[in-house]
Amino acid sequence: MEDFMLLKNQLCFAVYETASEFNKLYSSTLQPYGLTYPQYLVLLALWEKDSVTVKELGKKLHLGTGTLTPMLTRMEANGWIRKERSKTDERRVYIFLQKKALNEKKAITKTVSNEIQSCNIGLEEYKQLMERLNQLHRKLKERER
Amino acid sequence: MEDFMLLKNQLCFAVYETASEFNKLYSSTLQPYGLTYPQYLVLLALWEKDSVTVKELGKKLHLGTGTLTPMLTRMEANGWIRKERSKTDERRVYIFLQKKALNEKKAITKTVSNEIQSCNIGLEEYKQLMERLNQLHRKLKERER
DNA sequence: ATAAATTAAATCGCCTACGATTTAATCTTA
DNA sequence: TAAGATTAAATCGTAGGCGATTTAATTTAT
Repeated sequence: MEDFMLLKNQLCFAVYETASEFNKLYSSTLQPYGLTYPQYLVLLALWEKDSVTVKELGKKLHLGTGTLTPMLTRMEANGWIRKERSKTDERRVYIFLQKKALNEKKAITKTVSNEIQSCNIGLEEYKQLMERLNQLHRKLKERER
Repeated sequence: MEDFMLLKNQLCFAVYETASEFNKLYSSTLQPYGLTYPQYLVLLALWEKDSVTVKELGKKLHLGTGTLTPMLTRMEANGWIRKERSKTDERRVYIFLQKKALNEKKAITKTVSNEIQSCNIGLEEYKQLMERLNQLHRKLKERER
C-alpha cells in the first residue's frame, strides 16, 4: 500500500514534469514565430475548424474564458486572429483566423513537426502512450462526478 | 499524416490535458487543507528530505527561484515551512518543515491516496504509463541539448 | 409582455511558471 | 589581498490557468 502510494505520487509528478518538458520544447520551437505553446494549441484548433465561438474553442481546449479571453486578446494584437461579436446573438464572440495564421500554417507545423521528429519517438511508443493517457484521462474525468 | 495534425491526436495535447486533470483533481482534494497542487509537491519533497536549500528543492522539482521563492513565502505565511538563511554561507536559504506539515502529513497523504484510489487505476496500467512517460521524458530531455 | 432564469463573455484575484536581471555573498586567481 | 568570476536567492515582467463574480443579451415561463 505504501509502495502504491509512492507510485501514484510518481505518476502525477511524471505527468506534471512531462507536460512541463513539452511546454519548454514547444515554447522554444515556437518562439521565432512569437507564439506560446497554448497559443499554438489555439491555432491548431482553429486550423481544424475556423470561425468558432469562444465557448466552443474553450470546450475543445478545455479552457475557460478566464484563460481564453486575455489570451485571444493578445493573439488578436499579434495579428493571428480576429474577434467579432455576432450580430444575431450579441453574447457570442466569434474567432476568425487572420491571413498571417493561414499563411504561416505550413511553416509553423513543419517546424514543430521537425522538432518533434528529432525526439525519435517511435510510432508504436506514441500510440501506446496516447492510449494509456486517454485511458487515465477518462478515469480522472469520471472521478470528477 | 493529416490526422496526425488533429488536436485530439497530438501527444502533447494529451499530456497537457492529463496534467491539467491531475491538477484539478489534486487541487480540489487539497483545498480543505489550504494547499495547492504544487505546494503539495513541495511537501512531498520535504517529507522525503527535510532542511534543503531552495536550490536543491528546485532541482528536485525542476523549478526555478522565480517560481519557488514566492511560493515558499506563501507556504511560510501559511505555517507549512520555515525559511532560514544559512549562517555559514549567507547566500543559501534552508527550508524546514513546520510542525503543522509534520502533524498533518498522515491526514493529507491519506486523503490524497483515497481520492486517487477512487479512480480505479490498476497497478499494471500504472507501471506501463510510468514506463512510457519516463521514456518520453528522457527523449525530451535529450532533445534539449 | 414582463419577470426570472439562463447563457456567453469579460473581469477579478490568486497562484503558478519561466526567462532575464539584480543583489549580495563567496570563491578564484592574478 | 583586491579584482573578477561564480553562485544563490530575490525580483521583475509576461503569460497561462482557474474559480468566482459581473455584465449584458437572450430565453423561458408565467
